[in-house]
Amino acid sequence: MPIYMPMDPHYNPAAIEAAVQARWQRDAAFRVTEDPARQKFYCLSMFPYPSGKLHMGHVRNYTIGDVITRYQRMHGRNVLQPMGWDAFGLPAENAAMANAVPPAKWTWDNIAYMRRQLQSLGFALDWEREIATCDPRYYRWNQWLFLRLLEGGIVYKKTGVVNWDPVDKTVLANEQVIDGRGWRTGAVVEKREIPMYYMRITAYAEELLAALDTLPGWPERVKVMQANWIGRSEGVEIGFPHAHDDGVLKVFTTRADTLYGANYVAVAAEHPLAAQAAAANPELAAFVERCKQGSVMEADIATQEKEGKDTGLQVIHPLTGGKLPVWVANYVLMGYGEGAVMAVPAHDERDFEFARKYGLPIRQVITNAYEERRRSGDPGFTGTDYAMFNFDETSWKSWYAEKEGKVSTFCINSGALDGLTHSHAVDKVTELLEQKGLGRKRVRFRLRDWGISRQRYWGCPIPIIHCAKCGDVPVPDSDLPVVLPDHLVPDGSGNPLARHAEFTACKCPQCGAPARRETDTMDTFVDSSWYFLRYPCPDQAQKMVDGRTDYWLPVDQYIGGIEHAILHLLYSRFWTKAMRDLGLIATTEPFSNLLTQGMVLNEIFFRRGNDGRITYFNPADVDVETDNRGQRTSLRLRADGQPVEFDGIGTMSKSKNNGVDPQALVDRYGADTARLFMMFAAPPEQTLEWSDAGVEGAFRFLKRLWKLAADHVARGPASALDPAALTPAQRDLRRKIHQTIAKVDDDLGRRYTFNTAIAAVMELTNALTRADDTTPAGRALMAEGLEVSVRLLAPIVPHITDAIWRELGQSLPLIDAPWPQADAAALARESVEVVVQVNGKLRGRVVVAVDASEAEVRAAALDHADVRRFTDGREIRKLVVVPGRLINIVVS
RNA sequence: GCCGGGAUGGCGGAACUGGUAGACGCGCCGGACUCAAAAUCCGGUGGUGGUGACACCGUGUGGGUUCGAUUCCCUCUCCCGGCACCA
Repeated sequence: MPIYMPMDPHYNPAAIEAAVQARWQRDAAFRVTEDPARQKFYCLSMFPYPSGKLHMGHVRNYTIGDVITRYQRMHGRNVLQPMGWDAFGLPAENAAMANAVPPAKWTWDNIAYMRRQLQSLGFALDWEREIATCDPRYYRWNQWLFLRLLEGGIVYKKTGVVNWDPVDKTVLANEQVIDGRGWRTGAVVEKREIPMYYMRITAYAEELLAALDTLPGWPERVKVMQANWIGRSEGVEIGFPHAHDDGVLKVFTTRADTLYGANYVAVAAEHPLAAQAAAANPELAAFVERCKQGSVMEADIATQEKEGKDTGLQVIHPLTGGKLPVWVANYVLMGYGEGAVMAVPAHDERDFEFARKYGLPIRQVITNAYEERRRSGDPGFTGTDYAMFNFDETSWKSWYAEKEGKVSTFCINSGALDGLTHSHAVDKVTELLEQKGLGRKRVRFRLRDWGISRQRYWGCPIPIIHCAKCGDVPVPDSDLPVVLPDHLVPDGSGNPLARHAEFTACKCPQCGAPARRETDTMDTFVDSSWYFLRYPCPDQAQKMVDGRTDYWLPVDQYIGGIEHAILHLLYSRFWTKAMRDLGLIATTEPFSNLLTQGMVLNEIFFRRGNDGRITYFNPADVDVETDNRGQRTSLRLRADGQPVEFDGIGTMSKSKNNGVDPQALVDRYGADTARLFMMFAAPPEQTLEWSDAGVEGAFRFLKRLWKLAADHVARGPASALDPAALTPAQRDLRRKIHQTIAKVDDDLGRRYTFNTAIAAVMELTNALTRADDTTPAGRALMAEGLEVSVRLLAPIVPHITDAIWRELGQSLPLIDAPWPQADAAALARESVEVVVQVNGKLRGRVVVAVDASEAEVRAAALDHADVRRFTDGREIRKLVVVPGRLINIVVS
């Protein structure tokens, strides 16, 4: 039965959306169960952090997922689309400090609000599978798996470097370090080493890299980023014996062929040799201390001025026997490799810069054919070659670091290596080193093990008990979960858990003596590394996962922001493989197809307070004045009229306070307009600068669609369509209908270009409106056109299309209506337009029969009056014919 | 700094495999309806020149390949994402 009777001529989104959503609710339309008889489709969007309100990035992400979900469902698949909450994390602690509210209450309140927002947008989510990572029923399995991985040696303990705020005496996240200082105290941050738990992701490095080739459904750019991140490199580990004792300094290099050019070695400030030398050298000790200041972020370290200091210690070159100085350098990282590098200034750009700065010798050991020809006085040598390929100690040229690329390079000044090219020289030098026991080939990865300990309250407790006698003792499975007390309020000075005796006080599970519970919690990436395995079985109280996980996995389509291209996706792939190796799941790669959504950006405004602290203001609260040339003249906060500063544009986020709440849009125009506008604005993978210009246009289109349907319905039922009895104009219109089906099916199902799908349906409805044909055949065409348009748009704007669908007299719910099929007969055409170019410039068009011969098409093109103006009197040198599309006449 | 991506009218974007640059929409201009406004409908809209037919120019910069380049190659500029404790 229609909801509205008769059909209201005015589009009323509030009433339509409420009614349609109520019916979905009543029918439990989004509930899914395992059904071996149908093809399953697991459509997953990355779950949100419950920051308070949805922002436009969420609307974009979840609309994309919902469009794909509904499209697949209309194609007959059994589709699972779940939702949950990435509910642990730093913002809850910040909010707690600001408002004196426990993170738990803040988080659960946010979840309740955002759940309502998601429901109001009409997403086809199975809410019975909702999970929140801060729920002990979820995170107990983090703890359980942590213990299994600990048993298997995948989890282990070692020290790691963190940002330390010496005033608040607390560990800071990278985000909380601004220009090397603590965000709250302004104190210069120090690096500090503390014990932490690590996951041995490097044990899976080879597989994580190789398996990228098994993922054709992933964007190339993501696979390239992951491959570079894992960073497999084949090289040689070389030992440099200490000159002062019988120790050996190990370095790893991919350029062992340049070993004869090594004239110093550089070690990290944290390296034992640095500490040893600093003990007797106060100046060096001061430098080492200075290196330990500042943040641990790679971007900071990589951009800082390269500095170093001679330790006075020396090592012995393994082949020449010469002595090389040992320097401490701030660009060498202790956490990477051995914390030491051999420096070859002539053939490494960073070493070159360092050597120039400190006056260290630069010894060329690689040359190329051009340079050698010059040296040998070859008369064929030219000045240009000289300029490009002559080695010059005063400035860097890219060929110095060439291996086997554009310029053919080989060794010189290198004893037995002379004349050898890169790979041969590496083989030879390895052989020589092996004879002395000072070298061997090794494969090394840039990827580092995953430190999961966080000195924070609002996270999943690490299930370990520290006993004075027994050491670090795992919490027995029977005592899981270790429940996080949910009433504490952090104050910025360390982890409140550590001061909460009720939590820390416990008995050693092994000896029963009083012991202390571990107070570090897990990295929130742990929570998000397996949530997609839990949606299939959220109610499973006995096990982490069950057979339902194997039914639904792998995820057929995963959708999320490009900012997760590396970390989250790599950790999830690792976690999946670790669970596979424990026999818990059958899946080896969790996500078959990946759609990386472009970020939704907005302007960022801030003010720096007297204490140096930065406050961000929402763009909606900032008044912008511009002059008549569009240049900005003033930026002021509306609340106090005082100026604010502009910090560029960036991702909508809680921390930058530049999110746009979709609620105003939904309240004013309805969910369908919000969804349509978001999908129409740009293709999903593209970055999108926020602007609401165009919302009105999306709303107008829905109003026109509604009116088109209402006018049609008001005229009563249309008669059946007889395709054989159509006029040429009606045949053209019918072709347009079926072309649109083919186009939209491709755009929604293969290309994921929702903007062009919408444009195609707009073109169709424009054509239907313009036809204005109330003959019986015309009305039958209108009926077909409307039924097609409504089904093609159903995944994008599910409410209005559902309502129109019913008004058109359909009884099967639109959500389960079959997707329309393009009729080949309707697509057939008799003539085709061919473009005629002269010398590549468009000069005319000719219409020819579809089956016209090439000779006929040529003749028509050459005879075209506008074409002849450019060809008459000239010699036709070439004729390029692209059948059915174009002819290019090349004249002299 | 390193890795990945992007740049097309006043604006968002289209052109899918090298073949009609600017689909669709916004905005703007003109018109209809109206006492008026809103809403709606119709027409126009890359730039320059021309009454016009039309011509020339035009896809961030500079070069290259090609009958033909937004698309492929090289160079540079700017912007965005990531860089291991924001998520």
